[in-house]
Amino acid sequence: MPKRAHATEGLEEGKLHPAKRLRASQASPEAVVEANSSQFTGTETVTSSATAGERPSITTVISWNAETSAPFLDTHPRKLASYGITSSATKGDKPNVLRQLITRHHFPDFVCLQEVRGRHGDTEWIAALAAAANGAEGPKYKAYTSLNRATRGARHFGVVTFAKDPSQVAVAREVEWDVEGRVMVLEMHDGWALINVYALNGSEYPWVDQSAPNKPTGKTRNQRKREFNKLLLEEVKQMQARGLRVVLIGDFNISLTKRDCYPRLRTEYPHALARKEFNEVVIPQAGVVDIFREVHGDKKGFSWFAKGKPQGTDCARVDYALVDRSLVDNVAEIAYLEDQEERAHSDHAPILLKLRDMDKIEQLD
DNA sequence: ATGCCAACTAAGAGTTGA
Repeated sequence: MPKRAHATEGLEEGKLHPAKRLRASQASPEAVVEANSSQFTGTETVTSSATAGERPSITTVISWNAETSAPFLDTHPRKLASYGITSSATKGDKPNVLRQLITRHHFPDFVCLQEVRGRHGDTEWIAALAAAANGAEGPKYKAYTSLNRATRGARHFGVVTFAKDPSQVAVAREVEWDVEGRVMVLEMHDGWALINVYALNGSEYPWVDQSAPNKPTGKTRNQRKREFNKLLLEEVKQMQARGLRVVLIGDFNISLTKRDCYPRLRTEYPHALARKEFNEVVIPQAGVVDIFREVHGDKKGFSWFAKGKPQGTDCARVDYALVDRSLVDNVAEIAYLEDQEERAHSDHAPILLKLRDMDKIEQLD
């Protein structure tokens, strides 16, 4: 049975609506201004190829494995009422680090979070999460959540994609093959799709299918991890067959090559096999590119930093953007926001991705 | 290089996370 995301009312599935296409340059004037400023990123901005007098429209995406959303919301009902769900710039005397991230980066068009750790039925919690991106000033984001369907146990996994301009979104949906809250798909009127992913962290513990929690699957989480990646590949192929260009972003829990790890790549069999399949099957068959490597070559870049250790002594690049080959020339910037301030409480650094002219991509259909 | 740990849920132990 199809599972609908939370904020998808009024959206039709399956078909895009080119007639309703919206120019991103009209929708996001802040993003266009931001294209000329790398003040907060500390990275070089790729020079625009636009001709003089023509300013490229820029779509900015930030992806962050927040590890937990607790620091920017409060799930206790009394606390929710006390600060009011519409005003979450601060939670009590604690700063809202999500709001700070979004503000510091001039209100990106999309914000993808992973490991937000809520359950599908947590109505008040979901309202608090949706409110956490919005303050008194700035745009009001719409939140599209995919959350664990489990009714028992700890709150784990969960992704949310915040959209500054929901009118760009033709379809917001989860996927048929996941009930853990690991994938949020936004299909845009402009012919591309933003896929927010929190892939499995492998282990030899059994994998429990939360759609039938009492029935043993006979699979380990390492096995399900590889199965998840194959299912994601099939999902991508189906979307491409419908004419969509894909941008996958999030935490894939796989380091792709030796240079993506310090001090060393995990070479134990389950990790090595998952990596091999991802590199040799998933990425090539999906026709996507690890855009950080494409743009920056061998440059160091890490997205995960071991807790309790000095930064840089134990780290890996497991979060990345996998961009459709046909969109490589649309990429204006890709960077990891590795500073402690950017990571806040999380052991993961946010990813900053800027795409130009996404309102002008060639329609395949 | 994780799981001896820490955090979480939900009422005791089980699950998760580079």
